[in-house]
Order: sequence, then structure tokens, then C-alpha cells
Amino acid sequence: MAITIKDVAKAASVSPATVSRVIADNPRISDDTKKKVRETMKHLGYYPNFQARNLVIQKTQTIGIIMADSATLAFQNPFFPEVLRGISSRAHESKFGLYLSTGATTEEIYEEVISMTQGKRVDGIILLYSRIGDKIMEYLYNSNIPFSVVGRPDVHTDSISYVDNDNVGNAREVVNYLIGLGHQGIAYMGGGLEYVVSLDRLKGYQNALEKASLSFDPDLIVNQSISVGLEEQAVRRLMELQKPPTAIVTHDDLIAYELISYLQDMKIDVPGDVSVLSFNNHSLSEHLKPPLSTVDISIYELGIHAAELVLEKIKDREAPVREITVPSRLIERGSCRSL
Amino acid sequence: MAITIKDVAKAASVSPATVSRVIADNPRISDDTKKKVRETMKHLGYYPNFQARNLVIQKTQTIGIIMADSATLAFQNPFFPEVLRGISSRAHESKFGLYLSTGATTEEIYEEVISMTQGKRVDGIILLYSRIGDKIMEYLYNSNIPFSVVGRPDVHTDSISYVDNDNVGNAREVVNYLIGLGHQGIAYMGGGLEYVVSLDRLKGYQNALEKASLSFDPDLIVNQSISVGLEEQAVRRLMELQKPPTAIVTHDDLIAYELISYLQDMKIDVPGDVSVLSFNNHSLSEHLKPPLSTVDISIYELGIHAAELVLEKIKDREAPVREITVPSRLIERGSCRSL
DNA sequence: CTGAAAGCGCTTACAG
DNA sequence: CTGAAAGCGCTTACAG
Repeated sequence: MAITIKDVAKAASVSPATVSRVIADNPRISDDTKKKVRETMKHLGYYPNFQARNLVIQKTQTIGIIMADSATLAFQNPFFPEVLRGISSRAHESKFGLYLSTGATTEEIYEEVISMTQGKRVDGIILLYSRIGDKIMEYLYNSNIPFSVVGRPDVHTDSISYVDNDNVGNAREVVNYLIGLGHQGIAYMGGGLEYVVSLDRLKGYQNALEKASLSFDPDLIVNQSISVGLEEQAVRRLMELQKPPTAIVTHDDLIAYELISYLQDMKIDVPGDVSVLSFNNHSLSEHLKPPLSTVDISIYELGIHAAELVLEKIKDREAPVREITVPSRLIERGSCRSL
Repeated sequence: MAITIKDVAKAASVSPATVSRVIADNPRISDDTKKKVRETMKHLGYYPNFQARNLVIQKTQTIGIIMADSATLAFQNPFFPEVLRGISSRAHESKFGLYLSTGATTEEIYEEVISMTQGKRVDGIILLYSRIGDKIMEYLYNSNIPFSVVGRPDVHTDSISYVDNDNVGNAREVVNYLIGLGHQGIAYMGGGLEYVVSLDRLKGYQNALEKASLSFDPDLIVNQSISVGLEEQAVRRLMELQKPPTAIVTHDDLIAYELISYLQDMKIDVPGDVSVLSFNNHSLSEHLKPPLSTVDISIYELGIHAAELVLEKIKDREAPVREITVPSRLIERGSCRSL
């Protein structure tokens, strides 16, 4: 059996209560006692048992991380590791641990979230996505559990702490940029429309067209799910339209390069024949040919702030709801050309 | 306060012990009682408190995942999400949760590992890397904690459960393949030599040269750390040698494409002037130009087996040590040419 | 400044 | 088949 507080107490000739107070650095304990106890702790190799501690203080010092589903989006998309890096960094600052959802289906994950929150495995939750009609978010919202969301919630928006980019604005800026280059037929290959980010970007796209008095053509919209690879067929269909687009906006750099490869197979040059613009600024995108014009959405910062928000709520349940918008930046590289 | 076993007991007119036994599906409890208790549990919305349960059974049902350090290797390298996906899938099968290390430096991570194991936050550990002289592995080895390693341990190799590819064999095969294409000057840009995988591959590289009676030229070895981006300078130095290589082997696809971009900047064509071969088979590598010849090392399987191994040890501390070799496969694509 | 006691929410011999 | 009691390893009023 491991060393417990009792062993330390006995060895240091004090009570377990005193040892506990030394661990907590209680100011009412004399420095002499503290010193003595600390020495015996070190000497015996004592480490506090989290289970026991957590049970009595009713806290866990850990944050649950929920991804959409492990099989698809979360892991293939380079978004995940980077946002996790941000969360991890902020959590570590506050000595919080990270507990990961492992479910493969929405239903499994839902059960996991309930059990990890009700079962007091975590103090709070970060939802790594915002999806329309999401049961998990609804559950979190209704049970008074501290949580934050990466992405704007579609409902209860004003009563949930979340971090997001200005997706509408980003998309508008991107489309404006392309319009400025002389493009009129601009296609949009977004993620699945169940994700709020996709809807927001679509809205920004439409806004920009409207302002420029360009008509909206539904044929130019391809909304595959974020998770799956780009369908070659969708690209082919797009380029075989009566009036094929001269520019395509995609929602992720890797998708963009997959797209570009299909275009090249069809002898369509980027940016010669078609301009391509994307999101996420993957580390590779400046090195590949063509270097990709892309929007850096500061994924790491999204993670930092998501952690910050849930930590606020954990520390004080009455902490005001906050919404943080992380800046984005369009990086012009060689995948777009002026007409 | 949440619903406890006592509330259920009272509502169902049984003792807390009985409720506990129903949760455990103890066969000595009558079906009638079970039914009654289960109904009240559902009715009251009871969820077992893990902290309490874990405290008494001295288990946590969670595995700690340790990555080299979050700031660098783990997150940028696409290896991490994929191996995590494998671990996650296997852990979920056994209803185990995943607890992530968050430390940014080796020292921080070392402290974390001690505290999460001694503090009984996890039942076992998966080390996502194998590094020479690693304090953490040494600690795990000395304290009787269940753990497994992704990568061959450099010490205590026979007494630690680990999963790995045949790195020596892989590198040999790769170099043989290039030699078969007529290459003689083959450069090797491996990861940092503190990682066993890098050393093993280097050995395989040397083996292959030897067997082909080609001399080993230290100038053709570039060992940057796995974590950092490829130094443009190193590439330049390599190609400005008296006898520059006609083929380069790198340890990751993304690194390979970064390399290719530098070569292109230097007006060196791949595969025209130099062949490039890599490891990891990134999903993008078949789509990019040139499509990359690369070794698929079955990262997902590495994760599955790493989880399997630690789970074995958790279930039975006396379980025999196992070493699992996951198959790899050289995928020939367009980045190598015959001389 | 320190200790004895109760309690966090469970499980599990021991009895019956 | 079921219950009363002890205990997992801590923390924290309450006393002194």
C-alpha cells in the first residue's frame, strides 16, 4: 500500500489533520511543524491521493474535452491537436488535468459526458465544436455544469461562454478579397451544415455577394461533412458547370490541397485557371506548390481561451458568461490570382 | 447535492449495500430487488460517484497518456492524433478513460507522471515515445506501475511491454529500394538521435549500405530534432556537397514536403534530380505533387496495441511482458525515380 | 497552533 | 438474499 497521511502523521508525531493542513499550507500551522512534516513527507515519499482529496472537496481539478467524434473530424483535422495544445497550456497553468472523451458515436459520447459530469470525474467541460441541435450542449446547458464551447452555440447563445472567430466576417472578407481580384463565380466548399461555423461562413459568403450585387448560385455551394475527404465527384461536377467558378473557397488547407490535386488531374491550373483560398493556415501551406492563401484563425488561442472560460466558471459558478472573439488574418500567398 | 446511493436506498427501501450490489450486478441479489432498485435509480437520475468508488476499489479506470512535450513534437506531428485515435478506440472498449499530460517541459512532465501515478489518478501509463536515458521511463520501470511504450525502450528492453515497427528493417528496406533504383548517394534526414526510432532507422540505413558495399558518408546524415521544422540551411549544405545525394530519406511526410519545397527553391527537381522517400503516409501524400513514396507504419495500430498492452498489465500485474511489432508497408509513389 | 471526530460516497467482508 | 459496520484517504468545522 502507498504512503498515506496517517503514516506521515505517525512518523512526524502529529495528527493527520495537521499533515493535511501542511499540505494545504494552512497559515495557522507553525513554521516549525510545517518544516518537520514536509521533511517526513519527502523522506517517506508521500504523495496525496487525489481520489480521497477530490471526494471530500468535491472537486477534481480536471477538465473534460469533448470532440465531435473520435472516428472522424477530431483526429484527421489538424485543428484538433492545435486547439488541444492551447487548452493544455492554459490548463497546466492552473494545475488542471485533461480528460478526453473516447466515444466513437454521438450517442456514446453523450453517455460519456453524462457519466463524467454526474460521476464527478471532471469539474467542467470544453466542447470542441458547435453543432445544430446538439444534445450534449443542451444537456450541459440544463445541468448547471461549468462548460465552454469552441464555436458559437446556435441556441442559448447569450447564456453560454464560448470562443470563436468572426466567421461571418472572415468569410465576407475572403469573398471580398476574391471579388477585388476580379472573380465573379466563387464557389464555396464548406464543412457540413450541421456545424455553426459552416453556416456562419456561408452567411458571410452570401453577404459579400449581395453587397457586390453578384447573384447567389446554389450550384456553387458544396457542403460535404467536415470529417470526410473531399469527394472527387463534387469537384468534377463543379468544374463541369455551364459557368464553372474561377475561384473556390474551402474550409481547411488539407481539403484545399486535395481539391487542388483533383483540379490538376483535370488539367485545371491553380491559380492559372482557378484561384483557391482556404482556412486554418496549416504549417505546410507556405511550403507547398502553390503556396496557399489561407485564413489563420489562431487555433491555439481558441484553445487557450476555451480553457480560460471554463476555468472561470469552475472557480465561480456565478462568473458572468463571456464570449471571446479571436482575431483571424487572411494570409495572401500564391493560390489566388487577379483576373 | 447530487443523488447518492443512500438516496436510492431510502427510496427503494433497501440498504446502501444492496444498491451497491445492484450496480455491480451481484448475482446474489434477487431479480426482483434488482429491478426495483434499477427503477428507482433511473427515476432519481442516479449516477455513481467515481471518486468514491475509485477510492475504495483502488482503481481509476483511466490511462495516462504521456507525450514527449506538448510544446513541440507531440502536437505538430500528425503522429499524435492518429496514435491517440487508436488508443482511444481500444480504451473505450474496456470503458477506460484517457488522462493527458499537459506539461511543457520534460521536468514538468516528470512531476506530472509521478503525481498522477502516486496520487492514483490513473491505473497505468502509455508512453508515446522512447527516448535515450529517459527519466520517466526509468521511474515507471522502477515503481511497479503498469505501463506500455510506443517505441522500443533502449534499456530494460526485455522487461517492458512495448509496441513498435521494425524500424531497422524498415529503413533497410527503404534504402535497399533506393539502391535498387540505382541510387548510391543516399542522404538520411532523421529525427533527433535521442529517440530510439531515429537510431534504429539509422542502423538500418547503415546496414543496407554495408550490404551493398556502399561507403557510409557522415555528411549525408542530418539529424534534426523530430520536433522542429526542417532547417533550410541543412538542406542547402547537403545539396552543396561535392557529391550531393541523389536520394533523400526523411522521417515524416510533412518534413519531406518541406524539404521538397526547399529543393524546388534551389531549382532542384523531385524526383528528376533528387528522389525523396519518407515515413508515416500522411493522408495528403497521395494527393500532393509529387505524390510521396512513403512507409505506412500503421500508426493507428500502434495506438491500439499500446492500449492493449497497458490494459493487460492493469488487469493482471503478473501478465507477461509483451512486445508487439506492427507491420509497415512501403508505398511506392512518384517521388522516387530510377537512375 | 493542534487534535479528535465526523463525513465525502462508495464497497465488501462478516453475519444472519 | 440482505443489512450493519468498517474502511478507502483525505478535509474541515469544532474545541481547546
